[in-house]
Amino acid sequence: MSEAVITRLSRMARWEPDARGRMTRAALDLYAEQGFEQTTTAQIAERAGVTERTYFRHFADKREVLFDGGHELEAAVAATIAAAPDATDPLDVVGEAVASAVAVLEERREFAARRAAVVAATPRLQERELLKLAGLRDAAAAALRGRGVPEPDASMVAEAGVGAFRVGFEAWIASGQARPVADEVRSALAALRARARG
Amino acid sequence: MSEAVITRLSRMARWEPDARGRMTRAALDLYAEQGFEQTTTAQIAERAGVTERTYFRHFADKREVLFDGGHELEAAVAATIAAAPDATDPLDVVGEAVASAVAVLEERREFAARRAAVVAATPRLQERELLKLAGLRDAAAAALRGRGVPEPDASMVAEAGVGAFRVGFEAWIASGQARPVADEVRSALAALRARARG
DNA sequence: CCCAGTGATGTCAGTTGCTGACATCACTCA
DNA sequence: TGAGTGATGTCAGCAACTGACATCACTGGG
Repeated sequence: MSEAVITRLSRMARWEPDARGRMTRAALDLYAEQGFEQTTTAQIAERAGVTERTYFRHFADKREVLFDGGHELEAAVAATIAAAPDATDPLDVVGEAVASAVAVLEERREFAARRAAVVAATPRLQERELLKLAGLRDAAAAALRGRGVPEPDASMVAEAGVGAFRVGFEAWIASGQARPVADEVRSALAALRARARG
Repeated sequence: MSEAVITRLSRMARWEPDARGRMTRAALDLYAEQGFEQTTTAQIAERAGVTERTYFRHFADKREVLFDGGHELEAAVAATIAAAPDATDPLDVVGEAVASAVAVLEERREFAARRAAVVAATPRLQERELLKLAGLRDAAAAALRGRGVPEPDASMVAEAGVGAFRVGFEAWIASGQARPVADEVRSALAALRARARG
């Protein structure tokens, strides 16, 4: 290979736009094709046209590439909870905040479904997902306390809300996205309400 | 060092009883002393008087050493749920199963508290703990379905029960183990019940 | 009493995830 | 046009794991 070609290729690779997006797509594709454990970060970097070092500058570890933007979700839910009218039932506040947040996944149906399949097949990715959900749960609980809900009520209502998020999302995926996600979430929470009346 | 001494030492190290227990104590001590990330598996093995390879024969990874016996807990909860009298309220079934399971921690108060502190300070250990709780949740949901509870009710009731487990345990630790853990768990679940009545 | 079998351990080499230090490149703006 | 800035590349190195093979302690039958 001539030096000119090498120079040209390296220039393209260096500043091609959307390196993050390329890495995310490369990772999801590779994880789906050959499994998470069988994929190396070097492979992801190569397919995205960057070096391994660049990958680790964008993402903390091999898993984090599938969990970008989790912080925005958390902030959105907390803000929605905080902005709800006073005297609204806390369980409804959390339920609606979660339902509206999960609805944004509807715009990326295909991506969300592929990602969910990979996560479901990989314990180490489930761990990370659970940690993100725990962050969401803590943010929700803090927002509820900010509304005057005491403990342990705030924590338990937050647990229920995030639980509905998870159960509703899984039902949405399992059903081939038949009903809107938000409805699945509301159904899950309604079921708990009914059971809690015992 | 003479060859005789080497032989004697290696004999002691090789078959000294309770290698697992020694490794667990060594790991918890080191994690508490200098932090999880600053501790190497080689240090744990050395303090326990074994090689690193032996450590990895007993525990799948650096974290698993603090999560031994999680499977027994899971099985106990599932069995208790399955054995509950028919027609008992599902939320009560899960709540009591979890309350009785968590009570065994009372026998190891000190260990439980030290372990909880280390986990609370280490995101990577929290991930593993959340994965174990997810396993408990799934086992509880499956046991409920075995009792005829349909979805999404079974999953949501299981979420609530495991949520009460977590919230109750945290309250128990935070309060310096003032009240029995089981009572903390029951209080958490009662709070959710009250809030669900809206 | 000995010896083959079994299971736990030790040794060693190798891969992969991840990090720090430093150089290089494309683009910006004075 | 040249210094500054931010993203990238290069390289060396540590720590978490894993597979293959040797070795040791204990067991049971002969």
